[in-house]
Amino acid sequence: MYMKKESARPIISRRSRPAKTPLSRDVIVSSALEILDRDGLAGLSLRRVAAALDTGAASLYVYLTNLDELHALMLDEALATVQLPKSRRLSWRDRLKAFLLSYLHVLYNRRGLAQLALSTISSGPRTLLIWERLLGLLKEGDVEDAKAAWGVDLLTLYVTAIAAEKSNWRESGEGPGRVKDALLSASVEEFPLVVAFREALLSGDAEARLDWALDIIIDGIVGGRLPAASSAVPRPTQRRGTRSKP
Amino acid sequence: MYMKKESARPIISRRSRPAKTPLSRDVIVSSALEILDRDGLAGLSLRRVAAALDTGAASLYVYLTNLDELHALMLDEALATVQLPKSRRLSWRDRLKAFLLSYLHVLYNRRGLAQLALSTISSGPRTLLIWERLLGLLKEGDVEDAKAAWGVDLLTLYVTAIAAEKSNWRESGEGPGRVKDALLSASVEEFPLVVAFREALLSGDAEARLDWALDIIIDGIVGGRLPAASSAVPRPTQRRGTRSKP
DNA sequence: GTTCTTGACGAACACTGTTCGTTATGCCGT
DNA sequence: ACGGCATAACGAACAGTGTTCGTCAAGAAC
Repeated sequence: MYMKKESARPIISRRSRPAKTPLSRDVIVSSALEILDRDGLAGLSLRRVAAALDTGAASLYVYLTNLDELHALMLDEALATVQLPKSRRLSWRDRLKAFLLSYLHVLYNRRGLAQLALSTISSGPRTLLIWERLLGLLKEGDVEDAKAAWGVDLLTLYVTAIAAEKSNWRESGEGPGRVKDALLSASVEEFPLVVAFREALLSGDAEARLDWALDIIIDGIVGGRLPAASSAVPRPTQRRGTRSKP
Repeated sequence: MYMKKESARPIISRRSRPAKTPLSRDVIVSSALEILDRDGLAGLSLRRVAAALDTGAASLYVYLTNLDELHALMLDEALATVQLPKSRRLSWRDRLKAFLLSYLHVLYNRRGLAQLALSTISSGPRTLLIWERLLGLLKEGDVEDAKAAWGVDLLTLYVTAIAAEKSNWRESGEGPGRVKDALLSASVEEFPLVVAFREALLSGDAEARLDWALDIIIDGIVGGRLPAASSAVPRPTQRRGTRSKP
């Protein structure tokens, strides 16, 4: 039995009797993820989730505060399927990369989940478990605590972003066509380096790029400097803190 | 005079006479950016842009294919204000970091632009100019071509993602409160490392984290391995290519 | 049996992107 | 100068959205 935030009293569905599926947060989230898989983020709406559960959109508000909360619950639920390889024969680093690859697969393979992840603040138990595992792997690699903490932030943000980017290409139906066109038609007078680097810019598949980038980042986390408590770089006016921030 | 894609014939506004501002892509994009600044991405719509220009939403379709195209034009236009420090007294690396910081400021300081950037495929002239400048800086640092090319992808993706993340916190009105709450209430039985790393996970402001992460990534680009043309890591089923992919 | 609480959900509100069809304006040819 | 044509402008329509309001009915408590 789940309790909606700031509601001290448990919610009991009046559908405990047969015929209609009893409503609950779990049922709503599961149904929403099914719709996401089928129709992508553009096809996900409270009305469609309600219709799938044979109810009205307003009924969902008994269990959810709003659409943002549904998104957060969906993301956390989906992260349950991220897999950590169990084999101890792999190095900590290879297991870390495999874990991050699994994380990317979960985000990428469910239509729209990666985009949802980039606009959703998730802090549920499965998200915490992702952080726990990442910290464990970095600890196993003898990474200093401060670097591990900020490294987790960097790694998860990067993997989420690249999953979303790839998803955007897929959803657009033209892959990198538009960028390719821009590069191929770029003026050598205006963009000499872009034209000179054209082949390199277009080379490699997404997997190769990810693998390389993760090596770059992990190497940096392992061998780079410790985070400073503060920095002298000029800063924009905003609050501290970032999403998925462990 | 701008020509809409696949339209060989120039569009001439019937508003060339006084009283109403003549419509054009540039005018539409400028107006849209003003609305974005004021109301954020949730407050941006074709109807509101049309209303600001004293016309109907349907009129905009003479100049734009759809909302996605408006987003792409807005992003490209906004990138015009990204600044490269001119001083040659700074090292290539410091100028690179300052340039990336300017890029982040542009995305972060306009409400919703960072989120828009993450869901928009931009390949306009100003985007190409960003790539040109980044490649120039990396070349000045004697970074091999292949690493420079893929490094530009990594750097722009990461900076866009962190700008969006910070924007999400700002728009939510509670900053990292939700993540903080999750960390502070995490069970030590379930998440021993998360609890142990709690202080490190919450430490540092956004600027310090960005500065550290950029050092990690730039160090990696400079000293890391060359990209491989292909990789043995298991790959998900998707096309090659990523957004903002030079 | 009556009263009270509250889950369920339709209606309403205010909005969205996009297409269709019509009108009026400006350009071009005669 | 006039008529014809192309098309910019834009309202109407369509199909949809998130969220709140108000009502009803079922179940619990007394």
